[in-house]
Amino acid sequence: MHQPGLRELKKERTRLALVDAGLDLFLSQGYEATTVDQIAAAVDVSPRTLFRYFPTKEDLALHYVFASEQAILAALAAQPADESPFSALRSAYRCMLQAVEDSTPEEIQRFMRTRTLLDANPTLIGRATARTHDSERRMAAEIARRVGVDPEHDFRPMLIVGLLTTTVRIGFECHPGKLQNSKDLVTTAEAVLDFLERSLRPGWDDLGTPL
Amino acid sequence: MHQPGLRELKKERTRLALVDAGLDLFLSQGYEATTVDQIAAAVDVSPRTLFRYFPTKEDLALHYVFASEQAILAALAAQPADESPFSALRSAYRCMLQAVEDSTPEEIQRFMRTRTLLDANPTLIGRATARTHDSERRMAAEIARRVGVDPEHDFRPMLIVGLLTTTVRIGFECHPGKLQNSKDLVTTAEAVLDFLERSLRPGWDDLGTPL
DNA sequence: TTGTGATGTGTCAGAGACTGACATAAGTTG
DNA sequence: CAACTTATGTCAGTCTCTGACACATCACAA
Repeated sequence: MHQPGLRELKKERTRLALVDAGLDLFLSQGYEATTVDQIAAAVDVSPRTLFRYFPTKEDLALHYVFASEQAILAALAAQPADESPFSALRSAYRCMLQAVEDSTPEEIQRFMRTRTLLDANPTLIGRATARTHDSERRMAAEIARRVGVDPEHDFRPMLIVGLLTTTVRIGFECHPGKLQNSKDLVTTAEAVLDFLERSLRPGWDDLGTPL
Repeated sequence: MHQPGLRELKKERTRLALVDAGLDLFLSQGYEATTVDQIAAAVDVSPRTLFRYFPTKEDLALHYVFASEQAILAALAAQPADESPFSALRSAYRCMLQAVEDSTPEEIQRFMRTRTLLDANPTLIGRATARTHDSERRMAAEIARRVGVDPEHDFRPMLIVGLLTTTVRIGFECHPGKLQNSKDLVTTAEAVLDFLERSLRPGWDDLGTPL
């Protein structure tokens, strides 16, 4: 393996400090109104260094969104091979949300603050979904691998993934009441996913027939 | 009404010239590699003026994407009230595509070149879907109005719209062979939509029961 | 036709997000 | 401690986009 080492510890600390400072400023002054210079100054780091940690201001703001997607991807790969594409994906989502709940209060806090930020900035939601595109492709590739189809010529893996991620996104966006703890988030997401599942024909995601 | 007037004619001409010059440069040098100054210079217009026509470089590139969305929105409003949400949306999409086919060869050309640009720049697809978010909300509002539910507290209109637009997007992105004429585009989009329709339970989009 | 107001355009200065190049500082390894 | 690797700061510069102002162009009515 690879020992953490003082260097990597410091790096991880600054990365977290940058995210925290970013979320602080974004939530208090607004996303557009805060400059990267402000964030860098809050962490006593040069702006150039900030850009070595995060390629763009967006990446800093959406750090936890991307981390969640990585978690889903990992969880998907860990699902038993005999599960159908849709239920494997759904299990992967549940794993990710469970992982959030099981982490430290600080991490949950960061996750929720990111969601609050997204709620206040609809354009950021769009940017997030734009970046999600890449993860979706990877998920579709994994699905395609599982069922043994070619993801380049068969649109169905991509469609299955797209339908699910869209549903989850809408579940996250829509909160009937004001949400503050992570439980509410999971509850509404599950409700929307249930609706989707009820709307689909049993076996719709069985890709046995070659299209 | 409002007579076109010399002024508006000129404006429309510059707007088209800017889009054409933009597509030319984007497709030959790449999207990132072309600067707004180049586009403005190609049309003999100051960069400042370009930004008065299009708020961002992105808006210029995706002009026809946004125009299509406007068309879909208009077509949706024109659908008979007794059609179910999903089939009304699907009809609206068909109307839009039909309108493209019925327009002048130059317009079809621009539409297809925009698609080629999107195929070559996956990040632009993301940006386009990000902007689509607004149209989706409007479509959902229209669906909600038709069936008489509150779009703020009922996620189902948004979900129906989201599922359909996601499907169409994936249909557009995936072309088994190389596509060059607009017919191929419509064909694959229809195929993906057919798959979606077959996967869904009849009456799934009947929002009679109050959630 | 000419004057008057509205509207489009060019120029300029500047903010803000990023990038490459280089020197310096710090951690790592033997 | 020395040599190597890697992180950071500084600087100059590009590109997108904005506000302010002056000037040109078009519309409309007397």
